[in-house]
Amino acid sequence: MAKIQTPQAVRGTQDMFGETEERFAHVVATFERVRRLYGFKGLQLPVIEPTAVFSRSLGEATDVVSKEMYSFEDRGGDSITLRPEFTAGIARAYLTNGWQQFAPMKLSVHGPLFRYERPQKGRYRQFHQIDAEIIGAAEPAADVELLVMADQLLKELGIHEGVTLQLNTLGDTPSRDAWRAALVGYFNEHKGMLSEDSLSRLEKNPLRILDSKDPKDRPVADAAPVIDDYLSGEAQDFFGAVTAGLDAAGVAWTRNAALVRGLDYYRHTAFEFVTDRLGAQGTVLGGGRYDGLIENLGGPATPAVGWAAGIERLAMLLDAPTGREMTFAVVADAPELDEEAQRVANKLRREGVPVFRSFKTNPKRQIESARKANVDGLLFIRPGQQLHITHVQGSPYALRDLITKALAHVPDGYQAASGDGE
RNA sequence: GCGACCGUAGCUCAGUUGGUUAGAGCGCUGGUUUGUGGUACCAGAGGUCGGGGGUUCAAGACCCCUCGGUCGCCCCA
Repeated sequence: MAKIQTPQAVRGTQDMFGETEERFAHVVATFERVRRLYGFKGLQLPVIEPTAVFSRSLGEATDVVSKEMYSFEDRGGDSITLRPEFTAGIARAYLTNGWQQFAPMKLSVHGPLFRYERPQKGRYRQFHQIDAEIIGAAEPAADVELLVMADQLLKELGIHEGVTLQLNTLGDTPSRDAWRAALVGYFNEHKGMLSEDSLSRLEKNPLRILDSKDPKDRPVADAAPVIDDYLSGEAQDFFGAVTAGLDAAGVAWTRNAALVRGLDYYRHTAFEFVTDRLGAQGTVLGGGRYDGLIENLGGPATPAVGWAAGIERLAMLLDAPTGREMTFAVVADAPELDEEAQRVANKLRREGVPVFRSFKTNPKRQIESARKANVDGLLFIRPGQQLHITHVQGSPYALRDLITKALAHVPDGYQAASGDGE
């Protein structure tokens, strides 16, 4: 018989367990709590969408669409894509379900996204995001609310230290187009001073040259035309209202005139919460206004704003591993007491008390596995319906509370013997 | 798509300038021992050294390819 080759996990995917999983779950739980505080409704969406959902909204020329999507033909011959981001799918759902009737709508989602990229720190092929969107609100107050919520989320996660909000405006469509034309003209005049990467960006996404990391590009990029000179009156007013709202809410921000977003659909507000603690991945949460997107999907002109944050990135920034629930094990002090111990354990669990039980029958082995399971205390079942409590680790005070609560639920007839372990 | 470093038992790693039957700790299994209980000790299982090809009398160690991992570029959350 040939040896069976164990299949490997797909590149760029993760099997999360232990502390990694706890951190991940903590981020999601915190997001779920905070988004409710702001009245954002939950949403569950398909992981697969027609390819057109993304190619039309993100822009054919973007890296995401042109070379990073997991697209395939299904058995019926339709082109299907594993979602590389949330916004486009949300916009599609908004249109196909006729949610215009609920506008303005505040929505939140979280789940896996897929992008075929080279894995590295904070970047995976299957990664996860939390996402919040407001669809159908053209007012700057919507942008402000999203940013205030993001700010509170980061604070509640305890990672706002060292994370700064960078803010910019891309202007309305006429402003953006005029600025873009000026940039292209300017960069073409200085082609000779640009890096190779930036020359190709000039063709595909000239705005990107502005935040190039290549030192060669910096002098040219730093002297490039600035959006402020091309902003219409309305665009200026809009941006002013957003910054005023943030100031009123006490959210710290800094202007970064070179901040542009990677996807084509953004207008007006663009923002990123950035950190230097994630290696090459500086952005922890990013988003902006995308008033043109829904039209690109064949819908009516609909204003919208939103942001997304990488759960893995947030999880890596959490400092202390999240606390765990205190627990103890019920141990049979002799093999023949095992059934008795099981009865007590089951009673406690039905009353909502978390209890560890070993699968072994040997008392010594039971203690060993209980310690391995990281319990805080041991509750021994002894002949004559006697109970004995031993403290293993953690706060003895908290353990006493836990045991007291547990004893209130123990089957009738049991007596606790004195003894506090060590 | 490009670049750098890395890939030895379940885990963390040793393995001298290529040379006899590939090692340790932890973990796992079994046993002995132990103060009402995180002990110590003994034994055992477990590796075709990521995979394939090549150089050599001889390769885990050298070369090539390939697959993974890590980090960076690009891009992005």
